[in-house]
Amino acid sequence: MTEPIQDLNKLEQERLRRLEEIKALGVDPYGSRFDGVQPIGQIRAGFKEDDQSQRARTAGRIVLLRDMGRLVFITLRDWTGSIQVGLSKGMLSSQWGQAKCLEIGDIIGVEGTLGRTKTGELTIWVEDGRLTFLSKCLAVPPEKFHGLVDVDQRYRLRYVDLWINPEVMERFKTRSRIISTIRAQLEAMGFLEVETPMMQSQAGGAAARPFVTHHNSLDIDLYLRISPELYLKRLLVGGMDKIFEINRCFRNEGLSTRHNPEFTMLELYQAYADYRVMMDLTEELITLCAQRHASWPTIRYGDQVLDLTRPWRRATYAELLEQYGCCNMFDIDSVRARASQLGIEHQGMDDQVVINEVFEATVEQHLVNPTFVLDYPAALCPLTKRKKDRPDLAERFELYMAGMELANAYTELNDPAVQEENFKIQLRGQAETMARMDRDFLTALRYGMPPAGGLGIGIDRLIMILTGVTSIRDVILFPHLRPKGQD
RNA sequence: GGGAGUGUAGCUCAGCAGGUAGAGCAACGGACUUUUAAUCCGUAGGUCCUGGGUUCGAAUCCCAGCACUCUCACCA
Repeated sequence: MTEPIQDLNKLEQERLRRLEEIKALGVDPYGSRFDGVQPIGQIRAGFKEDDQSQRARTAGRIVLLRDMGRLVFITLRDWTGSIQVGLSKGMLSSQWGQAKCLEIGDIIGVEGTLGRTKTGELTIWVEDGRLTFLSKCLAVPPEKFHGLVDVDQRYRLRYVDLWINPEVMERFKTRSRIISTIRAQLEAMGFLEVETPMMQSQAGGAAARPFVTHHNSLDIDLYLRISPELYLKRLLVGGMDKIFEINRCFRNEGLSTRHNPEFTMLELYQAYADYRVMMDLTEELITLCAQRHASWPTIRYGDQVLDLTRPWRRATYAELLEQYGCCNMFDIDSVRARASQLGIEHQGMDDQVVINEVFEATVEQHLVNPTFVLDYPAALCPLTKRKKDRPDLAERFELYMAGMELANAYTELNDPAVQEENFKIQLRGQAETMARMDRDFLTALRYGMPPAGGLGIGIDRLIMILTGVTSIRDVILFPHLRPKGQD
């Protein structure tokens, strides 16, 4: 939606007037190819104090401008840093008119000698003919000191947020680097990256409401995936022994500082492994990311301090329920009594669901330092292999950090008969179930799936912790927002 | 969906025992060749979120709505 021209306020009209001035000087305000751009961070790093002959050529956005009559100082910023640019009437004789047209927000290219001013500021002194307009900024930029503060505006105008607030740029660069590290590490370990369907005829592998879409020529509804799990397991059947996928999942649930309707998930599967192998792998992978891209071994997170020193705590579901929930998972009366105390409405709710309600209400918040919670009540885990000696427990762990669920892993269930039975069990008291009958998946299992360990890591949440932000919207470039200004 | 809070100039915010709006930055005009949130002098800029109500009079009080933030619930 383009802004109607008559709605332009005075400030925008001033900028439009400036655009005309630039054009009147015979200069294209929107520039063209500009070769030989040196990243500003690189210019700063490469500067030698005793060498007077250094030059620099770069491009970026004007974020500050100090006009002193016949001398103009500009702070130019690109995605690697900021540098001062000096424009003097004496040096820029033929381009001085252009120099006086510059405004905060404009994108320019400059070239000239590199030196320090008497106050010690590294400065590119632009030479005549070396000032290039690359793009005029017509919209009015935010205030230079406080910047863009309004949270809603920051998300809606993320492109402004990125250049106004350098820490935002830095955070998203860190996000990409963390994902690169994970990818490189998994590949070094022999994993192969694959892509499985985002549109599925059945949404399985997790317990969540899906988004529905429609395929016109087939005239069928399709679901945006809530998890890639059941397809990745089909690949295990096909003989792809170590695979991973880093991509989007979609869940049609409420929004919060920890939930975005589309989020990025790492899922990986390793044939012939189990959940203990996954536990070691998780600890190694996250430790590596923290060492390379965050402060390690301690991370400040909100008002908490997380200690990532290895080995991480490993405790069973039952132990934790006893320690923090003060009830015995194997004595359902004690659990229900606790549920009543906590004000949980548990009549007509299956035992396992009540246990989980109490767990979530009492245990999760205490799991600040990384903690592996293992051996879940089997009925809560229809896709997981049972413990050999304890069929009521499933070989599953979840990793918690900062009271937040970060990873989930199983020894994968590969017995088609048990899987079929599990798909039929519907627990009372659950809004959504993980157990949706999937005939096609059962067929795959009947061909034989190797025993395997499987792991899912919520990438957005991992990045929240590693970059120390408490809202998932701060690690997603364009978080979900209510559409605005549409008629 | 429940609770709490916020909505005033382009941006960041004041103003609220009811008397029809203020600062800083940005903008415009002027001065200034070493500033760096440049400085100095001057000018202009508002549907006080929207709609009702109370009142002689509402940015301010009341009601409803909209948007956003936090929080609880949902997301086992």
